[in-house]
Order: sequence, then C-alpha cells, then structure tokens
Amino acid sequence: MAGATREEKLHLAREEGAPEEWASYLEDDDVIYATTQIFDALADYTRFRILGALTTSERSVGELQRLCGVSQSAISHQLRLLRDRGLVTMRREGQRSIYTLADEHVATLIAVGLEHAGHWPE
Amino acid sequence: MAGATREEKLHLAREEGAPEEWASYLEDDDVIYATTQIFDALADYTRFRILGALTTSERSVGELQRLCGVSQSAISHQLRLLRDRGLVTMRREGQRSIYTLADEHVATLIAVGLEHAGHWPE
DNA sequence: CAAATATATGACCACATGCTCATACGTTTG
DNA sequence: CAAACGTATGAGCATGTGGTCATATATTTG
Repeated sequence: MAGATREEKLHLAREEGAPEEWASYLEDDDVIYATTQIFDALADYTRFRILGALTTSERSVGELQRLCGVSQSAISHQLRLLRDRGLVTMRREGQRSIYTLADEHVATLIAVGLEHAGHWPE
Repeated sequence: MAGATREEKLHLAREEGAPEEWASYLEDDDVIYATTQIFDALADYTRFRILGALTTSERSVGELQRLCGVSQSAISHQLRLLRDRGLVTMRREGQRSIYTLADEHVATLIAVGLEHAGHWPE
C-alpha cells in the first residue's frame, strides 16, 4: 500500500484504533495532516534557508537567490510551494516580487526547531 | 543540480551570500541541517501519529501498529528512522520493544506544530 | 529444542521531490 | 512598441521515500 492515500490510512486507523487512548488533539486528522504539511515545508534545506532569510526582513526573489545560492528557478519553485502552504505571502513591487513570512507562527517554529536541534539563539 | 549535496549548496551560498544579512543562528549549516532533519521526521503522517501516540505513554510496536493502523513492518521501519534521528528511544521488555519519546523537545514541537496548524489544545 | 510470539531488516517498487533547462509572463524604460 | 529585467512555470530527470513482501532475529513457553 505504498500509494495509500491519507483517507485510506485514516480508515484503517479508525477501524482498529481505540479513540480514548489518544490525546484529544490527535483525533482530528485534518489538523494532523495540516501540521505535517507545515513541518514538511520546513524540512528542506533550501526552503528552511529561504524562510530563515525572511525572518530578518522581507526580500525579493533576487535577494533570496543570492542569499541562498541556488538558481532563480529553484527559488521560485520553492517559493511557490511555501506560498501554497501558507507560510509566506507575496506582493508585487515594480518588477519584483517581495516575499514575507505569513505570520509569527513561522518564525516561532523556526526558532523552536533550531533550539531543539541544539542551538540556542540568546 | 538535482543531486546537489548539502555541502555543494553550502559552498554556493558561502560564495555569494553576504553573512551580515543573516540572523546569526542561521550561519551554522550543521544546525540548519539538523533542524531540517527533525522537521522531516515530523513531516510524515504515519510518523507524526506514532510520535503523537507516544506523547500519551510509552508503547510497544504492537500497540503502535494497532493505534496507527499500518503494518508491523511499516511501523518498524518508521521507528528505525525515528530512532536514528534521535526522536525516540527503545528498550527491550521481554519479547517486546518499548518505544518512548527521546525528550520533551519532541512533545513541544508536536504541540507547537498542532497549535500553529490551527488547533489549540486547551 | 520446537513452536509461538514479537520485532527487525533487506529487496523491491510506485510515487513524490527538488532540481535544471527552456520558455513564458509582467513591468519598466527608451 | 521593442528591449531589458525580474519572476513564474512546465517538462523532464535523477534521486529519495514509504510502503509491501519475505524472511531473519530475539525471546518466551511447552
């Protein structure tokens, strides 16, 4: 069942799982799925650096390209994903597209992740 | 450069990036990489549910299998990954292997993630 | 020790992912 | 409007990933 959809997995779990053994906030699979999607967005080296760069300041695609050291196309593709996942927002400013962290949640997650990875920004 | 290693990407970034534009805690790429590895561990539906189940209590492989509704093999493979990434620890107890969250950091990340995905466990 | 139970692991496979390359789109400028 | 610049996007490709299936490895029990 390599290609099992989330719905299929959920069905199995509901068949066999005993609800009361779960923390209540783990019962809503839509929330779980949404959460994994956020973690997934943060789980790539390039995307993480993009988001990290945006914690300092909003930036254009060109700036991000220079800071992250990957091609314009690659940056753009990843920004698209981050935008679709709701982690960043974009606005046009002349020829440029300016990207911004969608909200403080993102910065918080980055900070918590870094902290738990063994580094404590003081 | 689809198969670019982290080291290659880093090299490019170091060539072109202006260090002072980055938050200091984003300069250490080993930490960034470690962080993405943690997020990656949390970014899969099955693994997230395994970890979620472990927030309530330590559990055997069989329990996790039942709770998560996936095959014993699949659970075991994912537990191996979580163990390698340092998110869970394991001890033998008779025939069973008992898995436990490695530390509070993991539970914190789960909580923060869930919270930011739109659900607030009160 | 043989059988039963619980878990781990390797080979393999379908699908996802992150990049490149080429090209299209949108905006400003001459 | 044409050229230049900045950004977005689709196709295609190599690699990674998560599962299955078969099998191996403990550990307890008769």
